[in-house]
Amino acid sequence: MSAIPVEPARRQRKSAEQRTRDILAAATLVFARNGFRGADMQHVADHAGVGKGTVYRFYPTKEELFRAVVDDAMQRLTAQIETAVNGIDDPFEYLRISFRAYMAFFQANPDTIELFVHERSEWGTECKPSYFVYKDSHSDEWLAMCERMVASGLCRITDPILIQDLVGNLAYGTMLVNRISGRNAPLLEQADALLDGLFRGILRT
Amino acid sequence: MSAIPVEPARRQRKSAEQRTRDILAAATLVFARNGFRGADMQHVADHAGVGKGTVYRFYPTKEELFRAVVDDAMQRLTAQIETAVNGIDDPFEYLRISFRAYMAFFQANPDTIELFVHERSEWGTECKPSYFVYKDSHSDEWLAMCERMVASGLCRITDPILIQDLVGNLAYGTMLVNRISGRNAPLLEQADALLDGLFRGILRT
Amino acid sequence: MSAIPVEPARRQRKSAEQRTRDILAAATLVFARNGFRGADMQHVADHAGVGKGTVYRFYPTKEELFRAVVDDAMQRLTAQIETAVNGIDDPFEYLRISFRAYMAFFQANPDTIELFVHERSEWGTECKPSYFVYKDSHSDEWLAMCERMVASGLCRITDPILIQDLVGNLAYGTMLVNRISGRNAPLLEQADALLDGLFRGILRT
Amino acid sequence: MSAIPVEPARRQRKSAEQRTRDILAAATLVFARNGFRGADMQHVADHAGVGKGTVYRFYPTKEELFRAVVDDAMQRLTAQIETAVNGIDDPFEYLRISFRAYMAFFQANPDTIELFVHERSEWGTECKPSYFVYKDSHSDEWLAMCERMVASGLCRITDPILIQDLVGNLAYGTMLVNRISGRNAPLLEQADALLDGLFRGILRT
DNA sequence: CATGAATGAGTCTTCATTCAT
DNA sequence: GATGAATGAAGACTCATTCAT
Repeated sequence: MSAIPVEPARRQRKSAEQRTRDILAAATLVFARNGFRGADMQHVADHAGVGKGTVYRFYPTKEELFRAVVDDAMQRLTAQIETAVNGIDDPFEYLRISFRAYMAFFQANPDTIELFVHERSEWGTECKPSYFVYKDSHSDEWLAMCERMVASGLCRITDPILIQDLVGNLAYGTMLVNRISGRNAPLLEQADALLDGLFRGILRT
Repeated sequence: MSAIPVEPARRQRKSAEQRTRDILAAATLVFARNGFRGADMQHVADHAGVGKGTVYRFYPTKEELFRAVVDDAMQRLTAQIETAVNGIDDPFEYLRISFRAYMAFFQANPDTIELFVHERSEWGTECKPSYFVYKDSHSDEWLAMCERMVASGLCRITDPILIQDLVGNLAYGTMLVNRISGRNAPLLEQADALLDGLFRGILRT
Repeated sequence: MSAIPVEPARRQRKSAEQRTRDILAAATLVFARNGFRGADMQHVADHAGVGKGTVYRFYPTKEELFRAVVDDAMQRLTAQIETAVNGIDDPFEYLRISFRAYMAFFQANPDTIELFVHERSEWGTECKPSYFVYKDSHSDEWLAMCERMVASGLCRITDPILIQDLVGNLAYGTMLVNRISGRNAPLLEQADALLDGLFRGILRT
Repeated sequence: MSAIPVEPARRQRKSAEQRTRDILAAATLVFARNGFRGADMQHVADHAGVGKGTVYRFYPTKEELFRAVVDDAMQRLTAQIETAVNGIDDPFEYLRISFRAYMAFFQANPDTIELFVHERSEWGTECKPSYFVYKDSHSDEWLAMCERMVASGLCRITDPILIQDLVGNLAYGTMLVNRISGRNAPLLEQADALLDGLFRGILRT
């Protein structure tokens, strides 16, 4: 019944890229689960399989680590959507595919949603959450797409901003409701139905 | 030659209800601003104009105080919506009025939105946030309303659940986007336009 | 052989003055022994017989506590010298008594010397050590005393500043050498001999 | 199409003596500025232009490095004084020249003073500071010099130990006061005046 | 040998909660 | 009951030292 001395996990030397990936992945997990305040840097280090000092060598404060985690998530979201819509010209098709890619991303990366919530919770109105920073930075191209939809003459709604808001708010609301309400509905099918519902309207004309 | 004793903020004699209200109001403010973890019980006591011990007599832990704050907000939201729709029979009208009352509440009580975010941030998937507990508890009556809309024969969409989701997600998304993105648009007018857009659809038939 | 549960030292409530005294005394001890960096706030709390939080309630940072400790020592030094010279008019007598009181203080409070060393060690040239701040603030009255000595016509040295420097540097050097070199000579007797030596000169005329 | 490899600060090939000198010089600077605790071994390595591991090959611990730095300074002080008094026989002249060399050294090497302060601050009464170790080791020859002064019959003071103390304490005090009080007076001229003052006494006989 | 990436023990500070008055 | 002084557990961050390359 004597304690087995834990072999102190011989010191590893890995590439900076690998370390970055390990730490970012660990931090994403820990921050998503526990929030910014609730996360313990020691847990991040443990999950990443490194010492605490190593985490601090890459990200000098907890806050910078958190920001890096959120940025990383935003970049993956952006990349996934851009890959999906690559080469699509028709604005309606563009919108539908984006909407699906958006939902698919959050379906596959629910941690990201948690991060957004934590970010907002921690910094409140002091700084605009990354999600909205990104959204605003892409606002022009989205609006252009909406304008092309209106110009096609196929829309009953002629205010492109209203279209943008409808789609944007519905997407955001759907993504959150699905995650937070705990209903693990198949987001993709739902996405199509919701977007379709939005486009064709609830009321018979 | 006796010194005039400084009046030591004479121990207040207030009713328990008044104390409860004071503490709840103070806590709402402090929790909304700083989140659950970030809130300092001392600040709550200071804002409420009572000693810290008194706060603990009414709410034995920080967590219970937070829950009470959120419950209180949910009750006010519920009451406001119920008052608004009182006596309305037509389901379309009912929906429109609810939607407006919902937006009006959050417009007037943005702190409530912050509380919802903080609640989710702190407890994650461990417990369903109050907003969704309430929503689920009212799901039946909302669904019934959607069914009546479908039954009216006026809807293109015949799945009442889809209607419920569309409206619910759009409402939730709009409420959050308006608050978080920092656009302080007149929520009420926007509410009408959005709901109208949803009902009549984006596309010309 | 079962462990005796340590009675957790029932919570005390003392006057703020008493607490201040306890904490200051404990901090003087711990800082003198271990220096600023080397001192552990937990030790200070332990020595003062209070919780760590209590120390922080009185002195919000380690640095402020250290400054308070040094200030306290300077005030005691100042008070002791002023008491000793109270009512003395003759400048030579004034000087001799001050010199003795100065030595007596450091003899009785060697911790103070350590504090001075630590203060200088920690803050280097960033801020003038308290000892010299005090010294400068009293420079005028000391100089006046030296001028009166010169004016008496009894001095070979006619530059009052030189007299001031001689006495000041000798006092400072003697105080430190006695402490640091570890010679625990009877400082008082030595003080008289040294001052006498300085006044009457080493060389026969 | 091959990239030009960045020359990675080619591993230096220097003699051990050169490395020692570099490291010692760097450490003197860093320790003087920041104290023992405050000094960062990384900074020492950076200033010396070597890797941290190399510093540790020459001096296996921070403490040993510090001791080496102080020893080095003491040796330079000793050497400078000995060079200055070389060949001087007259004890009064010997004393005057030593006093000047002493002051000149600290004038030119104020870092040394800081090191003494830091050494005392860090080790307190645990070990006698190098300055006093040196002083004690030379005590005999200094005392002999004082005895020769007494024997010359020119001194009013007949206790050679008292003379030794007077000069020693005044020298030490003057050196420190000049450095610490921040007065950057020309130490050399002051040295002459002070020593002269000490020898001829303040009082007219 | 030289390097610097990796480690983790050590400390200041905060704040929820308790309890003497 | 009401108060706020007292407590101590918890956690971010630093840096001397080690050791894989």
